[in-house]
Amino acid sequence: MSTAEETAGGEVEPWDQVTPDAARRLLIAAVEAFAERGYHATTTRDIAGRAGMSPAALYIHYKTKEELLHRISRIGHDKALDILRTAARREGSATERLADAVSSFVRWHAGRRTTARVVQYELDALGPDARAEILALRRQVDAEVRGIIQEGVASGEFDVLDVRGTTLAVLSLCIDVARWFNVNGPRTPEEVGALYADLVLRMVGAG
Amino acid sequence: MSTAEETAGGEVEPWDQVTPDAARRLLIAAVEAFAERGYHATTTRDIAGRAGMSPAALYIHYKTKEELLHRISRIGHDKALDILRTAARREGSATERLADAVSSFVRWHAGRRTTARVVQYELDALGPDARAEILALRRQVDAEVRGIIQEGVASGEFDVLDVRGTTLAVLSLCIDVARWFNVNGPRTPEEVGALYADLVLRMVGAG
DNA sequence: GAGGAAGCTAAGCGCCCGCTCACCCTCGGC
DNA sequence: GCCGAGGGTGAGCGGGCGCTTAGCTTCCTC
Repeated sequence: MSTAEETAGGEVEPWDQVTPDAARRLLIAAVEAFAERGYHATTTRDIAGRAGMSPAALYIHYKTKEELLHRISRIGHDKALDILRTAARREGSATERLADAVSSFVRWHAGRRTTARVVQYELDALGPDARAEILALRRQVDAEVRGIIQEGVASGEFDVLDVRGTTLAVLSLCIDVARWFNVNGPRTPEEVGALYADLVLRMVGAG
Repeated sequence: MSTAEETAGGEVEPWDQVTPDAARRLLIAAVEAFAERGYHATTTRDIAGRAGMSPAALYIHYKTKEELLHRISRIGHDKALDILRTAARREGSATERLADAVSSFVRWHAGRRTTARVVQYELDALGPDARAEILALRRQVDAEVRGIIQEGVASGEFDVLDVRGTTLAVLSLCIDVARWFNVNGPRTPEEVGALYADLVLRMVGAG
């Protein structure tokens, strides 16, 4: 529920806010396991094992396996929203802010691929209440990007017919990076971020 | 293994090629279940139940649950490749062919969303051999789109710096439609296809 | 109308799942 | 030096999983 952000940058591991130490280790183990195999294919024994603990230890810190996913999803969405808000609210033209938003959002999806994969693709495994909470955050994510595009259209920087549809496409493009990005592949997160920022500016008819 | 295509159009339900009738009903039931809940969260009892049969009936037609996914994935990828090939090999400029490829590929991902979702997002659940077979098809899909973009660059229609990266982004954009498209949402598959064709032409600097 | 393949079911096997419980350390406070 | 709280374990429960098996029906063939 806390949205506190200690530093202005974005390079803090978001798991640092989780205490005690054992709970954090379990959470990180769960992120890795969920990202590799998917939520349903991951066993609580696997998560506990990765954290160097017995299966029962998990239930001291979390009520259920689903609570782990919920916590991960919440922290990840908070971080994603924070990245976009930072880009949207800096000074500069809509063009600059959209490029910044896309490149930093993409860098996060590529560089923190394991986390992003869980956050973006395991939503369906959450129960109704948790899913509703996360979906509200996603609407804020959408609004943030739509805001920049709308301002660019208003200022005449952008040429966009369907603002909602284009927003959807831009976010979709960024999010899908978590599906295909390969850490051992030929591109760095920075390179993909720069490429995507250029592609998105073309999509909105900037420059 | 057969790649025969009876009609020139693209409106045949691809499951029609599956016989006998009971095997097809099971396959369709599996597609629906996998799309709704994911492969690992789907039980063989659920699949059989949707097809109106007992759990054991599944194993008369398929050796394992994984074989069902393999068959679905194979048929789906054959269909996707067929759609792109048809667009790539028609007559017309690179601009026309790319727009055609994107709009028909997107229409399929939106209109046959259940199938596309399984095909695109449950790949990890396949064993090594089946996955390798499907990945080979995906490389062909990539090559088909890359070919059109390359021809557009050669003819001077397109202005693209990174052909491979742009190809990846175009395909990623289309594929992700299967994740977010909502049948009860405000857009028809045709509308999304048209919007996306326009966005992709902008991405490659056409027109 | 006997024989046999094909298609299906009821019952259930063996396994592993999420999760619990009884118990055991470790360590700060008095 | 005893106590209680917090963090941990080994063993295991109840249940649902993927899959198998024995046996039944249907229907085609001659």
